[in-house]
Amino acid sequence: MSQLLANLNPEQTQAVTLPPQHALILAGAGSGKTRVLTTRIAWLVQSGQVDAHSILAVTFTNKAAKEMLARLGTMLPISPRGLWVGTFHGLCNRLLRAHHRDAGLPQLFQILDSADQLAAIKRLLKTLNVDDEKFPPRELQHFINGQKEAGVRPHAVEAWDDYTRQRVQLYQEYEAQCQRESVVDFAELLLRTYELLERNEPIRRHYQRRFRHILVDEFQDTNVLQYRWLKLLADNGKEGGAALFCVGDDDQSIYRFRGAEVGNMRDFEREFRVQNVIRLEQNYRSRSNILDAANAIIRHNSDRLGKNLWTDQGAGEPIRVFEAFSDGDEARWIVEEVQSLVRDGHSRAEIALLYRSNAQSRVLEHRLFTAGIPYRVYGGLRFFERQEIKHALAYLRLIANPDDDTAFARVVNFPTRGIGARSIEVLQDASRTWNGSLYASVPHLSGKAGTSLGHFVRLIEDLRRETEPLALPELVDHVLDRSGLRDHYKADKEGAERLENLDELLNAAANFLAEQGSVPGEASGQPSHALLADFLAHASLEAGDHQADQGADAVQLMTVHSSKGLEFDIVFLSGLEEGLFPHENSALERDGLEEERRLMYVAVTRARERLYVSFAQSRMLHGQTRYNLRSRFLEEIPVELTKWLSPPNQRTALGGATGGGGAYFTPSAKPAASRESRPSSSLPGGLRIGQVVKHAKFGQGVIVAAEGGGSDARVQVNFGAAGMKWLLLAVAKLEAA
DNA sequence: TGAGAAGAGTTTTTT
DNA sequence: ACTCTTCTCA
Repeated sequence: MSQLLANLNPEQTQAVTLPPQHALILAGAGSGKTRVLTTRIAWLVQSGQVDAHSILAVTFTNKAAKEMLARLGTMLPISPRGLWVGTFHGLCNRLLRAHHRDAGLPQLFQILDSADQLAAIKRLLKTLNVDDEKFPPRELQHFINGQKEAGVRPHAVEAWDDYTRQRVQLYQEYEAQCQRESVVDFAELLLRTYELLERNEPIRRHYQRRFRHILVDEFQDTNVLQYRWLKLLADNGKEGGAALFCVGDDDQSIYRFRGAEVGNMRDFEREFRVQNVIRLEQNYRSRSNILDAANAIIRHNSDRLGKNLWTDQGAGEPIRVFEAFSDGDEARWIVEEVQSLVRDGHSRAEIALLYRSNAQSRVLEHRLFTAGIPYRVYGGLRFFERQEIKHALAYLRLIANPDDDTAFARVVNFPTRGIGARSIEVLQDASRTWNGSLYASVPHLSGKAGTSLGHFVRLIEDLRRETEPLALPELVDHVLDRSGLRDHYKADKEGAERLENLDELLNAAANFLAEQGSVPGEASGQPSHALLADFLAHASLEAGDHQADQGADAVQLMTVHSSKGLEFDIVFLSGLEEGLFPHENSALERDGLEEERRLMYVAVTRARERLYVSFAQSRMLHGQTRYNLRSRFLEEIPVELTKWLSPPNQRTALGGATGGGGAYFTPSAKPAASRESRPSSSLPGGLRIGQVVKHAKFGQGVIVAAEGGGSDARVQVNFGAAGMKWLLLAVAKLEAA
């Protein structure tokens, strides 16, 4: 017991040992949040207060759930297997499988990932003959998910205009299609579970009594429905309900665009009359120069719950600032710096290159590649999202559930077996007429389409029969052969990597079997097709790692968003420019700038020892050279914490969008790197593209483009926060700044 | 059926 | 500029 609490600071200890009451832990970056969460669980169990099975711990990502289980494994004498630790979606999946009948689902329901969902929506629009120009599938997907995440079913949507009414109609049709096909999307997992608990009193009471403690990680990222879900399980905070222990950081709330509702923190505090609000402000990660910069930046936000990070580990090095001529120039400098760091003995894996948007990785990758430096880019396709894996999974899904039309449509003609678009249309008509799935409608067809489709149905039936006695990995192996997928990729001269991935799928199946098999009483002895359904759910819920070779010592490249939760000795933060970071689109959103600033806060607090920030005077974006002002966030870092690395003659005198910013040098030499892209002839008044100018009303800006001549001469100026403007030179009074 | 043209979209992302 | 999707035609 005392061992558990050793090395915790007073606030951490207080949080871990709170009585069974609701609590809100405001855990700053690097303050030991995961440690507090896991130690709290271990302490509750070890002090004999509750049974391990009475604890529910919820995370957002599988990674976080796994990490928590792993840590608990080392802290508790019991196996953490039986604990209810998982993601919102994983736990909902578990509940829905257990109570599938009460939830109105078949036991072997399938889970649609986002791509599957989009395909299902496209198919729906086609079936209903809806113009997908008027109802773009992506937009409709967003609408449907938005409603579900707010807990709103079609009948409850408030639709005041025709367009919305039509979308609601499609939402309803989509639900019907999912139900017909026995598939459930991500948002549905949560909503269906919520409704199950809400409507079924015995089940609700059962879980309300069972869970005495509910712990939530990254609480600032919960959406409306997830909070309602928690409230329901905790019996709305009533006497006798579970104690809700929520850990989060409002300053690191960066997912509003996908529905996260940081207001849940305030609501929780109010609605549950939370008496225990504990701030974890001591940071164990970064030097104080870095923390001071982060604190200074985030102070510009209003509406915070309030926190100030500190450390006793010393000031460390200044924050290094570099101004480049162009994006290419910036990348070249970063790579040179990385090379010299590696020469000095720093490990590449401890160096991270962060950027606001994925498009920025290109230049960096190019330079790294040329320099022969190993690197790893986060993001992009994950294992279970790859084309060949999706194809294989579609066959498996048809075995588990032939009514899965999404899977059917995906592989009915892959590998090609002479089933063209015409046959599919005929089949879709039949499925409407007979009100059945595509698979079930095949016997109603005659003629050529009926013959070829009949062959396909027979293939699936054969597969189901042949795989019945097989163990999971052998089952997958058999399907890969019999479906023709293996042969197809063998014949493809670029299919070698895809073949490897298919083999990797076999490994995944074997691993899954091994893991499930070791849980006593759960999967062992299950018929192979039931285990197959579990494996498919696993594939949807946990799409796998983004990239392999994690062991390699490689420089880490990722967006600021994906860097959340990670830390590195050395961090390069590039592209600190108005329009890029903060992103221009954020100006259109309510409180968009504050979210961008939180993103900046997340970026800065990733660094342990050294932080580099850089920006470029010009940057290639969407095929055009843009001239950006440097980011206001740079201005928000106190100058005394910084050290400028670019030579004075390379710098512009911009005061950023917010003006101010003192000790900078005047511009002189014009950038060499971006010279090609600008016209050599100068504009009237000695102005040039890329020139910094001042306007009486809009303030400082950069000339981005020019048009016309003489009295018609116009220039486009990027004023940063004030926007992009076309100005007639004869009218606007522009001064060189 | 597959290759090549044409067109659209291009902030951030987990489940 | 580049990528991904859809269309068109042999």
